[in-house]
Amino acid sequence: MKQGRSRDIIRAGTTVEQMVRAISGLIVTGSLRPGDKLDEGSLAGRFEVSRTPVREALRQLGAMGLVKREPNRSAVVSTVDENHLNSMFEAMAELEGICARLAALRMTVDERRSIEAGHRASHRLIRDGAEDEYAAHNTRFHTALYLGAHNEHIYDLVTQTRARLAPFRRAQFHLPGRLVRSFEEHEAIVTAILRADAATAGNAAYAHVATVRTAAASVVANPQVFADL
Amino acid sequence: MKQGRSRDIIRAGTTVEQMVRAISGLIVTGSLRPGDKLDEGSLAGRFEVSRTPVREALRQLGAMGLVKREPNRSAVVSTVDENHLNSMFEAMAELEGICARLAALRMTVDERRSIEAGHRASHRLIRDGAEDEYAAHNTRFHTALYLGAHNEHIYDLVTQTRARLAPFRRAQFHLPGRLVRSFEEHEAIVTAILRADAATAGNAAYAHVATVRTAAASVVANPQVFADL
DNA sequence: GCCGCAAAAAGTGCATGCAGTTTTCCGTTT
DNA sequence: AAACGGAAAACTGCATGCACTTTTTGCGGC
Repeated sequence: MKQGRSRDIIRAGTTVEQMVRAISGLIVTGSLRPGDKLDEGSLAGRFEVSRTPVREALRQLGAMGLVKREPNRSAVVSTVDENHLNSMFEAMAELEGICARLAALRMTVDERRSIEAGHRASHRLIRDGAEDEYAAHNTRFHTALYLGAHNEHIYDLVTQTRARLAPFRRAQFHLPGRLVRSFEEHEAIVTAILRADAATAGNAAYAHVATVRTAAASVVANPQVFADL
Repeated sequence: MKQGRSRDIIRAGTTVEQMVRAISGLIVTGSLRPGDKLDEGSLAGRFEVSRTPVREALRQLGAMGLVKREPNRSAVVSTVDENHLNSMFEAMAELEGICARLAALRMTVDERRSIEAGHRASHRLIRDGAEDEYAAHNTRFHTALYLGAHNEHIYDLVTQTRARLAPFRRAQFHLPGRLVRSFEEHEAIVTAILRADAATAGNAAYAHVATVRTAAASVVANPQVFADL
């Protein structure tokens, strides 16, 4: 394989996989913004591969919903209108609620210990106002929640939804009071889970997303609000 | 486009789209069964196209979860172990519950009228024991439910889940009493929706899937039980 | 007979080329 | 100056070819 020179960076898997990672990386980090055109030739040149793996990557990203493809025209980073954005938030809230509910019932002792420890540790980040670190913690927290539901398929669905919201949730936590609020909401979820109180955990998680969603609604035009998923 | 001869059948869209439809058709209808290898060359020959569009189609089907791909080896129709199957059923139940709940709140007058009319009409199919026709009705019924939730993203998720279950729900409704049971459960859902009773509708839809799931559990080894989704 | 193992066969991964389509650019007309 | 039209440029869609990997095959050793 790899006839010409190789762009070893990100070394792992096939060229197509690298392209999928690379391109979705550009999208998720915001280097490419919704609506931007994805020209196969340019991408191929940029990563020093032929158009073939780029095409396959775009096809896959299309199936995942990150980009939109139409016959004979360039792929485009998916845009979402307000309606669709709302529908994704609503779906996210439902899914998070389900995960929290199931997690409250199914998490192992280790998992409970782990999510609690992580949550406690994040308190320090709040006080220090370490936004970036808190964002990283936040990602881990929610991932733990999704895994805690012990349902492979739901994990896939929620992860996928999360990925599609990713382009829209850059640069947050900068809103005043956001961190503290987030921590408190996490607290409610964790407490309920530790108590194995499924209903409360589910409602708290639903409300957690709903909070963000409400905030988002007030910033409709410039949808850059929601990191806290 | 299309340099050589053309396989016009299914005429529509690009060659890749045709391949996606064709291959997923083979999977959903059972011509290809879970675990079967999908050889690019053979498929290309069979449909008289080059390997390129076949590869892209397989890539897309992989992203959709219908087939599994690993580097340097043939794509394979996705198998699901018992765990994963259960997780998909559980997810389906949750999603159907959500859809029914939202549909009870959001369906337009026309939508309510339409789903009720369809349901009423299906009564005749029960009496006649028209299994195939009832299966078709059943698909429409559930689709109407999903659309009635008026949430684009949830529609995507549930449709996708449904597609992944498709290979496993061939040839059902043949179980004795299945049709009647299904009809009764639909009835409960419809009634609640017409009353705009969200909680009841949600529970009924959840239970509807749970019923099928239970039936499935008793047939673990040969997972050919669940048409009623 | 069966295990190992090397060579052949089959199959995937990617690059390249060309046909067809869309987009861009520019001169012409109104 | 804006609107139109058409040719050139840019780009997508697919076929084909070759390198590399996996699978199969066939044969000698045990």
